[in-house]
Amino acid sequence: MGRGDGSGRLVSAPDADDTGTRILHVDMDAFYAAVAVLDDPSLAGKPIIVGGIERRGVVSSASYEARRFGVRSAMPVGRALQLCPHAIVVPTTFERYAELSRRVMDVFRSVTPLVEPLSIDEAFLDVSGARRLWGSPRQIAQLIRARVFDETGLTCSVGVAATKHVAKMASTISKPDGLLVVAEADTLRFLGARPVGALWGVGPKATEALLARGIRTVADVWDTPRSVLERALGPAMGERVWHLSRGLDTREVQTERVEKSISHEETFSHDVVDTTVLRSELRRLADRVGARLRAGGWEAATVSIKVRLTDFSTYSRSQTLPLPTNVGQRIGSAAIDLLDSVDLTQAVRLIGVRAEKLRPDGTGGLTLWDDDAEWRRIDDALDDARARFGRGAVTRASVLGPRRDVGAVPTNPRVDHER
DNA sequence: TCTGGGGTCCTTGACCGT
DNA sequence: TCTGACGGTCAAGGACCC
Repeated sequence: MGRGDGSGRLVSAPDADDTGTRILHVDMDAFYAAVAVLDDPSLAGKPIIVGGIERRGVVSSASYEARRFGVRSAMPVGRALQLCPHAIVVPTTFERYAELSRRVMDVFRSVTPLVEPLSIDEAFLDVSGARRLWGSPRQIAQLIRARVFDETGLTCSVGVAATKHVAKMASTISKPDGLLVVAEADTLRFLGARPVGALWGVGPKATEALLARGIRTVADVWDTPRSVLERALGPAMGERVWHLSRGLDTREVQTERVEKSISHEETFSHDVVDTTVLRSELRRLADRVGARLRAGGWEAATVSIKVRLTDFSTYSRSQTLPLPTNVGQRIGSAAIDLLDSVDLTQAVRLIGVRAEKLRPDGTGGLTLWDDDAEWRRIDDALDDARARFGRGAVTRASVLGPRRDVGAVPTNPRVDHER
């Protein structure tokens, strides 16, 4: 979802040169807020904040009228209402967003099969194979904008460029309801004038590190040795920024994306001290994670928890399971084990459960696969070690080691005493 | 002002086997 | 047999994105 307020908007002429382009980035304009207006036209032209109306709610999306007052997503709703007191706050309606998202993605796929959804409201399209049927990339972008509006009543912005990165930057700058074409030959001129923070992956911290070295614009990056970028941002990020600043981006549009983790987390309306409540919440979240794993036909090899305390300090703990599972109870037990290793001297503000390193469960998700006998042996070994050394001294991982083949549960478990 | 939820990727350090 | 180098994996935390 675009973050800008529409100021500094840049759009192309209807006959702009699109030589050398083939990638489109399509981004719906203030999607959630636009859906609210679609469903209640009396909201049109008014400052709208979509977000949690409960205590600790934040802004998920805001109309451009609200953005002009400084309202941004992820901002606490209370703060947003201070900036824009006459804004109308509406709750999120995810099913409605999903329905409209499906219709928008269908429009994209009616033009090219090479569609890579990035989130609920944006996607990359490779239109290199669609020219004969629909025209040049610029013409295809115009067609898509018209079709999306006809089909849903919503506006979108489109960036057209030779690479994904430049197309995405172009759509952001063209918002709202715009189209910006960057011909391949104009790529460097387009990039050079942009602030470094406009580069993908350069957030507030990286921007600060670059500004401290006098690097303000993308053109400044060109004059900076790669070694300096790598020292400032780390090797991987430094190399990426060096490439992206020069328009070098070989990533293709990927139609298949496989999730690597599934998580659920919840911020309590009031901070929680009672560990019984925390354990019960972990079990509930683990059940939801397990249900999603089973629905997708996946198993998780690693379980992680996230704990955020009153002062916003955040801790994570994880363990690789002795056997992959998609059973909520297993995930919950592992999560509760992990909670024991967190120093809960403060109350807990947020708690979460994540399942990682997913793999197919071999059943197509139709039946539950879980080796009960093997898990019973593991649990027995764990109970035995805890009886001997105490609950706090023993975790599942310390008994079994980080990885263990099926059937290799030790008769004399190794025990690592917790820090 | 007081900071959601669901993700990905990267860095760093510890540990382990070769 | 001992030791160090090295690579792979795991765990924790941080940054970033939508």
